[in-house]
Amino acid sequence: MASSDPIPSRHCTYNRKQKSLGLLCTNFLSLYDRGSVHLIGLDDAAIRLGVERRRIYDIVNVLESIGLLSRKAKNQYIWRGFVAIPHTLQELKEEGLKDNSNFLRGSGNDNDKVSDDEDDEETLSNPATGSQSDKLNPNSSTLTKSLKNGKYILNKELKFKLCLLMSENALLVVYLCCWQRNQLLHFENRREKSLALLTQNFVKLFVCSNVELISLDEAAKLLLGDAHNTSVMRTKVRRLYDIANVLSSMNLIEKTHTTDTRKPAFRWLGSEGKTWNETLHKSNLNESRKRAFGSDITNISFERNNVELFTNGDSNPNPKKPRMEYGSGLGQADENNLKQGTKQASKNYQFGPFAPACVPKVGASENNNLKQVHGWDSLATANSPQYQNEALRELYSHYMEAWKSWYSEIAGKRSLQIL
DNA sequence: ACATCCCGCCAAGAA
DNA sequence: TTCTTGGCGGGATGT
Repeated sequence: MASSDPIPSRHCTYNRKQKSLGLLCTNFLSLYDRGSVHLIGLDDAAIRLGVERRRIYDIVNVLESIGLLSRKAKNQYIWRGFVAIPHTLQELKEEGLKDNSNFLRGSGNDNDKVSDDEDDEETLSNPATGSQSDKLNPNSSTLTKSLKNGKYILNKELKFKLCLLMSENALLVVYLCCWQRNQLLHFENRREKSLALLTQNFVKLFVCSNVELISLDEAAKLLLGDAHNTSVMRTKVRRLYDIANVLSSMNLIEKTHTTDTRKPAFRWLGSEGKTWNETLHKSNLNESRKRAFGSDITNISFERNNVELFTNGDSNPNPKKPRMEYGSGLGQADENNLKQGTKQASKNYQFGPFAPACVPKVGASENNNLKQVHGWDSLATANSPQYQNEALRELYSHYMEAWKSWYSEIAGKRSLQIL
């Protein structure tokens, strides 16, 4: 409620749903999903949809990352259409599985090189846990230093990052994160944090496993692996919402809740082998019919702070009309219909993480520095996270196996000091 | 009070 | 340098 708002809202109150990214995306799709459209100008889209260009970027980035669009030139995109999506999903799946397989095998490409020290420095210096973690775990730098000797891993194209965190029950939580080398090289790159990449990683969570339902929490942890840095997490979760809104407007996912805890969750609807694209196509058409279809598709009605009617543009009058209700009538998906064949777990550069293994508090163990693999093993087993989702449990165990084998090799070759 | 996510600032990158 | 792109997070709105 902007009390200083000079223009009273009157009956035309600001409605957030009318401005949502999901609705905007729906409108965008309706506008361009016609046989005749192949080239999309961002300015044109912004004008026709009645939004600022910044919002178009959000949508276009997500749509491009799943293959619906491809960038042609500055300001121009090519409409690939829904038919292109299955192909992209397949590619993402293969990519994800390949990465995962590399990770589990610990083998990289032949052209691997030892990464340069500078890169190592950057990669390993900050466990991305922030000062809070450092405070909680003053010994984290010890481990970081030890890992700096990890050429063994770097030779194999994979890098690992260990983040030591303290969990609320005073157990030491070890997050093992891995990234693909190429991604690590651009760790600070913008692309690394892009909405597009996050989208692809999010999609990979589903297509590379048989996960059908994943909670927002779980997705955030898997994709961002930084649950203890609330500030970073908050920002990233915002992005997850952005992505989810776009994907759900395409019926690729559905926003729902976990059955038991009622936590917000996403259900994957884009099952391969299903004619989801046709369904979605149909659904889009229906949606489109519900509202005025055509050039008056826009979701600008009222400003958020300055509530005012969007009267008309320069040469493109867009009289506002009441919009369809957003997000209404989400159907209940039949979970049984959504089964992916593979059991492979997903792994990717950006989300490295895996579920935490827990270790007893080290407060009193000043001299008890060398841990044995079996110790970690049993502790990890004893403290493994309680995922509701079977697929996630499976994914977790995959990574734990990889972690254990990696650790045992490392520990065998040199005495890796952990705390 | 917490969840959701719009909005626009402003920095990075491209032309 | 100007323009395009898009990361980011404040804070408004929804539940």
